[in-house]
Amino acid sequence: MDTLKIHTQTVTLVDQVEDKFLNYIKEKNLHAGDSIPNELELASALGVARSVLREALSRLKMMGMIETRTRRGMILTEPTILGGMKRVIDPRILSDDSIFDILGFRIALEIGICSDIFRNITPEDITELEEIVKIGTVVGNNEYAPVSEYTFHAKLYEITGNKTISEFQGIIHPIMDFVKSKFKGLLEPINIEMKKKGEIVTHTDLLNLLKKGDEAGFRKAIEQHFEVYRRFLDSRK
Amino acid sequence: MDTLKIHTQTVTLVDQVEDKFLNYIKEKNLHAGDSIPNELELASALGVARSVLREALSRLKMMGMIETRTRRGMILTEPTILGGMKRVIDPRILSDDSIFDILGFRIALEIGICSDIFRNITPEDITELEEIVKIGTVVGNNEYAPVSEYTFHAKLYEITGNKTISEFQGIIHPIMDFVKSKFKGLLEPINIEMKKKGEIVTHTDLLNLLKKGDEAGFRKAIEQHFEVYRRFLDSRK
DNA sequence: TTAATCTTATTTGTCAGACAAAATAATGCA
DNA sequence: TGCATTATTTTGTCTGACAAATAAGATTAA
Repeated sequence: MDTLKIHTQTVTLVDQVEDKFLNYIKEKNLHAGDSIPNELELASALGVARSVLREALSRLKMMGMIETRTRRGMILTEPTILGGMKRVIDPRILSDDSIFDILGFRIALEIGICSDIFRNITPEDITELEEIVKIGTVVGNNEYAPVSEYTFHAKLYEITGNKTISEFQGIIHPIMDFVKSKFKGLLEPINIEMKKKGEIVTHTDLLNLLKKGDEAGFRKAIEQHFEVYRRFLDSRK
Repeated sequence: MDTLKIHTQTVTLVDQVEDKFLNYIKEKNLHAGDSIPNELELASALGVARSVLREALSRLKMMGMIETRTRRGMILTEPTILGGMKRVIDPRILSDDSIFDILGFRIALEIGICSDIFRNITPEDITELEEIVKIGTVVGNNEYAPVSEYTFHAKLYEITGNKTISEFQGIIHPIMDFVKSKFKGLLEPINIEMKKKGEIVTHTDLLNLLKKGDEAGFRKAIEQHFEVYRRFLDSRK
């Protein structure tokens, strides 16, 4: 009956040390800026070799939780929540399913920030968006020049004032480009179809709604702006 | 003039190896399931000691990108996009600012998934939600018993059919609990005030709107459901 | 011939020790 | 006291070793 273990989850010493260390700082109530014992002390306190400890610490360094300087020892730093994500968010690494999930995630988030945008937007933001739209040339069916496409949406995220949301958009962006180019053949017919029916929502349309202060209209427009991806995602199920 | 470097961004060998390895699998177009050379080969190919290579690989193992079994070598696995996040999402590790960002992130996302919910919801989902609401006892001002609170919202995320979104909610949840308990003194007055004015939206209210198929009403209600946190976040700026 | 068992070889996981480089602390000198 | 030099500490990197697990091959039994 002990053949139930599915994944032979061999918990290595490194895994345990990583866990123990995280518990250690939680229990000791240590925060960013606090210094922690040097490697030799930590290793002997945990009863492991320095190499094992270093493998565990290496993980936390990747997450931006630890900063080291020679001789000055190690100090805790505020981890970047999305730091790990940055490494693996790459179309060449992820499966299509994951990519579609991320696409859906991003669309939902951008719809969800509408009320934040209207709560925080300033006249300066509007003029900045006007500049961005002015520069942005439409290069195809519902397709903007890449730079403008990115800056327009990045600006929307920025208006929320939420750094994590902004960072998320930055990390996710390559995925959007990838989907656009890889599935161009599938997206274009949808765009053309929508254009024929006059269903396309441009950045200019969005900006006008922002200027008018029409939150409900803006939200509907944003949803419509992503409608091509919605239909694409639905077609992939 | 070369004192401009702010962060003494000492790029260690481990950092470089991590980068090189990621580029390696991208260029070779390797995917989950593919096997990769053993440690000795990789180390010598990269011109570094095994310990350095292992520190880099350890990071990728944490992200779920690599799985190892003795003698069978290493194989690539589909990374869990949020795997790294899981480690650091802890109120005892993050600063208040980060926590508030995450709170805002979560609220935006839940508002954003409204259309996904209405697109995918089934009668079975409705009955399941009814069960959850039935079990959930209101324990205070706009406060549900923790289990019901969690399962109700988790179910909403699940309905989207987007695994990444669901996983995100699971990871974020401890933050919600933390905010509720740590800032109880600030949240309760807002809740009482809202209750007095009849502005509270309960899970039952949300469920009824779902049953009616009233998407616009549901979205408004969800926003209202989170209004207490909105006001709280605004008060912290 | 086939099945079960034993042996071998390979690969990861862990340990120990060493040295270089960098940066701080301590010391000596003007 | 202020500056230059030296010593010391700590991380970063390398080398080499062995244990444990297990796949593959060899051997034996039915």
